[in-house]
Amino acid sequence: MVRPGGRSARVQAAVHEAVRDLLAEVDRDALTVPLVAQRAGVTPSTIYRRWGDLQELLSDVAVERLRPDTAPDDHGDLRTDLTAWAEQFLDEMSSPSGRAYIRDALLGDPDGSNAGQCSAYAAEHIGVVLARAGARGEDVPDVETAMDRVVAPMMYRILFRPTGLDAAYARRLVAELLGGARS
Amino acid sequence: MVRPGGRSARVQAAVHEAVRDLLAEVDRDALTVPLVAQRAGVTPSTIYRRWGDLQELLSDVAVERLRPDTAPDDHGDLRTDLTAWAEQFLDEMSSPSGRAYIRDALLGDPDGSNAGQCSAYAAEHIGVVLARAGARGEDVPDVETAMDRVVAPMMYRILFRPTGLDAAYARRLVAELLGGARS
DNA sequence: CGCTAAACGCAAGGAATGTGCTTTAAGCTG
DNA sequence: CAGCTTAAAGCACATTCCTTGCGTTTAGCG
Repeated sequence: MVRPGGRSARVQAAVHEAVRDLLAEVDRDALTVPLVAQRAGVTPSTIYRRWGDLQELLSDVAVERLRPDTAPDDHGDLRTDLTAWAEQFLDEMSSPSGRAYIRDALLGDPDGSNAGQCSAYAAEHIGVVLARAGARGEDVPDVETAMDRVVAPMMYRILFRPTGLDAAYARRLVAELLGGARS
Repeated sequence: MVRPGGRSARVQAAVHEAVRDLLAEVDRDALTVPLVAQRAGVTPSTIYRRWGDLQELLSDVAVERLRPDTAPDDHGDLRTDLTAWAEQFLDEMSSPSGRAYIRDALLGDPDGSNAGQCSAYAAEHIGVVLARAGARGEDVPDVETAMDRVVAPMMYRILFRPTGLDAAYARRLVAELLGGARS
């Protein structure tokens, strides 16, 4: 049985907060389960039982951290909306902490559900932007194409070639998507 | 000073071989440094000193494993060459062991050099294919575009959405690149 | 209000990690 | 080819972490 409230919830919140705090304070490989447990006021065995592993815990925290909190801005037209979103996305994700969170999310993720969640966040935002544009009568590509042409290249470079990434690259990807696809 | 030969080289080879063998035999999280050391006939401290970490060792082995051993086949025209390469790439990388190696390569890689090496392998192969096509007089896109349009989407889906990947997807990406870019 | 079982705390055993010190041998020099 | 220098491996030990069994707390429910 899952227990979503009460002590279990308090423990989960305390542990997540401890991880977030410690990630900002100590070095990455200095982060250990006992350290997190002490900060959270919890026994190490509790963390091992609930998460099984430091990597799975980090993956859990990372996904929560990567969840977007606000809907993408509405600037009135698709190109501007998508460009702004892509620039912000690249900026956040290519930062050192962003890259660390992405790696954590990918890492302790045996079945790939956490990574899939990250992708779903991006797809959701893009879906909102495209739907708004469609409602305005604009000619829009589908979400899958946008993921392949904009999100995937940015993410690939963040992970595999983390140099020379800037807002201009994001703008170019959006321009190639919108220019080449339809309009 | 680096010592490329002699005992150091033997130890490195033995350790790499031990890792490869054990990855095929035991469960992933059952793989420990002492286990590798015993199989390789080496002291655990040697591994800790040389690699520092099990993840860095795995990353090291993974990059070596992901290095392509043969040049891409020459079928006589760009579309066929690139399609064949993409199909093979996706097939290898999306397999469970391929995904595991990719994750290992990304994992124990503080400065991103190992991940960059993996990307360089793909870029090199694509470069060869494109150069051959160019020498034949075909109209070819540049390597960066091919990476963005073909490699990045495949890799993104392998990592973040590992379902429903097949050769048809690889063919479609190549077709969209060649159809949309020039001819 | 009492029951049940999931989740946490505690403690101990075993395994892994990391480090000084010694020993081996690779590569250079005369 | 002999001797020297020093990087790298072996060894032993201390520390820390991981794991599990058992008792206790408490969330969720009748």
